[in-house]
Amino acid sequence: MYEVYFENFNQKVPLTDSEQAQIKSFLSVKKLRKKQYLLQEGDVCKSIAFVEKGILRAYAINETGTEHIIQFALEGWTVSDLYSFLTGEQATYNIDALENAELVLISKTAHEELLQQVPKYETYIRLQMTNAYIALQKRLASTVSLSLEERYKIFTATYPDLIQRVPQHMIASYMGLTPETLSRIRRRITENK
Amino acid sequence: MYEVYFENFNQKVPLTDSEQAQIKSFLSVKKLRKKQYLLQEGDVCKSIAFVEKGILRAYAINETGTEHIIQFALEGWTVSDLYSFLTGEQATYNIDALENAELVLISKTAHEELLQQVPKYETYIRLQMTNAYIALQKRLASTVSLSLEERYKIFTATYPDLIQRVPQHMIASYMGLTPETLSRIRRRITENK
DNA sequence: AAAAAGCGTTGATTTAGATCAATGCTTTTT
DNA sequence: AAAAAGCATTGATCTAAATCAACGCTTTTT
Repeated sequence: MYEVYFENFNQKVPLTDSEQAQIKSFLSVKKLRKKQYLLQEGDVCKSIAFVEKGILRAYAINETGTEHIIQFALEGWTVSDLYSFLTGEQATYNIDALENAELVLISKTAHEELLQQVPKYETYIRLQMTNAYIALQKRLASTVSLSLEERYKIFTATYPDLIQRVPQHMIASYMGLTPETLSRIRRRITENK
Repeated sequence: MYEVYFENFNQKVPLTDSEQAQIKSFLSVKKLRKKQYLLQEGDVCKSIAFVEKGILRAYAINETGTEHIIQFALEGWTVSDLYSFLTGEQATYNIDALENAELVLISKTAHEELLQQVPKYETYIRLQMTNAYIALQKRLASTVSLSLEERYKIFTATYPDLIQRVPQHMIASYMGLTPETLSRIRRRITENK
């Protein structure tokens, strides 16, 4: 149940068996069926979810009722409304499952206890946050300075799994485009080569 | 010279005098004149800069030669090409001073030593990365789901200092707009109230 | 097994923002 | 003190992407 989580953890910060057992005692697991919510806008985000299996997505809904996908999370990734999790404010987005999923959950109290008690947990979180920040920064930089063709090419190269497993109109939403526009971009790409 | 840095640090993680002295021994200061570079595309980013005074900006230049501002950093903020800093790869953007600036620099070795030797430094970095990630996520969410009017209003409310101290066409660049468009948005806002 | 919903594509039209161009004003350079 | 560069604004035009609409195809629901 915790295989992917600890594989990921050990890769970033190697753990002894006893440390691993200690950390495990703070975690719980959850299964989510396709289309089920992990979090709904307005709720307080009670835990960070690590994806063992499946795909989740975080999305916001604007005034006009349009969904905008903020983030995908597949195996080995983490998802939450971090701001809500840390502050206790209401979440501003929704998180649900695009495939049946298995999650490792870290509750707020577990997170805080682990930070206190297990120095390597803090290191793990630091590295995770750093990577997440860098990834987001790259995404932002590509949004602002590349053509749509380029952005889509980079996206497919970076996340080939998502292209396989997520419907195209959700990729469009993630990129801030309409499905029609993405369809046309794909055509332009295939035609020019 | 280190007042703002330690004020910021203590606010996140309170330090004893001796811890503070220990940390200080790893830091250095640097003054930068307006328009001087801290980092140029292609260089390796050798240090993280904490802004004591002044404003810096990070920006990328695309194929067609257009500048795109990725980030501003004013007093209390930190700036670097983090990816380059951590991996030793060439930087993909430029950082320069918009006003004469005073910086606290943390070199790569200093950073690594501090992470090893001073647990509170790791906590500080963890919190800093977390905040940076959340801020970036909010920025991205607002890009994707709000109107330009809304985004500009939020920007002015969030960073009133920047509006005062940074030319408008740079704000436009940061928002991914042309100066003309931002000018028209501002007019629309003032007319409708 | 039939009906409904979801998905990707294509075409026609509209529109928001970019681009091109010019002007007045302020700041910097010489 | 004069010249040049930088800046914000406005107007006219162009264009890339959104919107509106329709169609076949597949998957899900009933």
